[in-house]
Amino acid sequence: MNFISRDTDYAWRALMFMAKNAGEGVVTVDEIVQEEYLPERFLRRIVQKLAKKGILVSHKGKKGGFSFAKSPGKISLIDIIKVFQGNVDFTNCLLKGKVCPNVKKCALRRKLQSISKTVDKELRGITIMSLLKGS
Amino acid sequence: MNFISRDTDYAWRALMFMAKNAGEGVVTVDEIVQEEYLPERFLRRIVQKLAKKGILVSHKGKKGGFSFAKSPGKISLIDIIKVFQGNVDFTNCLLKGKVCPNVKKCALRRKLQSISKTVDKELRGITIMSLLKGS
DNA sequence: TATTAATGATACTATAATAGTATTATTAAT
DNA sequence: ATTAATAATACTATTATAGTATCATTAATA
Repeated sequence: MNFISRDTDYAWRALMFMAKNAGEGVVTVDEIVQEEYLPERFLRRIVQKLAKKGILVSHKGKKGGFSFAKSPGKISLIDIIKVFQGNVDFTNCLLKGKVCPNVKKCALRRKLQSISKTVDKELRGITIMSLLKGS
Repeated sequence: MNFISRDTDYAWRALMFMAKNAGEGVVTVDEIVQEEYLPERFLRRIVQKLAKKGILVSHKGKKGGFSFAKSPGKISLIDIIKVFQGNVDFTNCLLKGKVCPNVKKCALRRKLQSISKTVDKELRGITIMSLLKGS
């Protein structure tokens, strides 16, 4: 079972590349693609989504590209996971897509809830900046 | 994003039902279906898999059904997740299905590895028995 | 102002995973 | 022999994932 999806993975690689190579400057998708061996059209859509979600800023036209909308120290893995995979919530009740009559007192749910909180906290602590320094 | 899949969820409900209502005895799929509102054919396949993996024992023929292969105190959520979703490993490298050249020194990987260990440990502690008592 | 080098938007396709159904065979108690 | 259970296998429908293709828009600059 995977935890982070391919989209999240690709996005993270792109962000790490940007932080490492351009800092506050503008980077084109082609530059990322060349270094990171990611599929161009696909990565394009990914960074577009990051821009829409306020993590990157897009600059159209010649000399355009993408730059950070907020500092790499403030972008954590949880932000990226939220963009591509939704909330980290391990407690979804899966009974035929409906909520089971037992939700309120479901012991499993409570356990999973506590685990998701722990994971959430851990993910929050992983920022682009911290990984850049730590590697 | 979900963490446990529908299969795992259904399996867990079935096991809880069995522990609650039959203990060491034999339970038929129909009995579980009636109480838990799960799709019959589907649940059938699920408990069959549990039997193959050594969590339940199947008894064919009249008066047949399924019983526990090991005590409900020794069946933990991690066992069931492993049956239906594979290992809890948050560290899969997703670069085009290949391993990226950076695996060894990948800082993200190390972080995710530590998170999976934590989760793994938590899941190990959740047993059928403990939830039965705790609810 | 025409050219060029970038992103933006949208629609499409292929593959795999998930969820569920249907059918027929086998087994063991009575 | 009958009956009430599981076993095995194959099928289908839906959704998610992964990736591709095309054309529009924008802004620098020669």
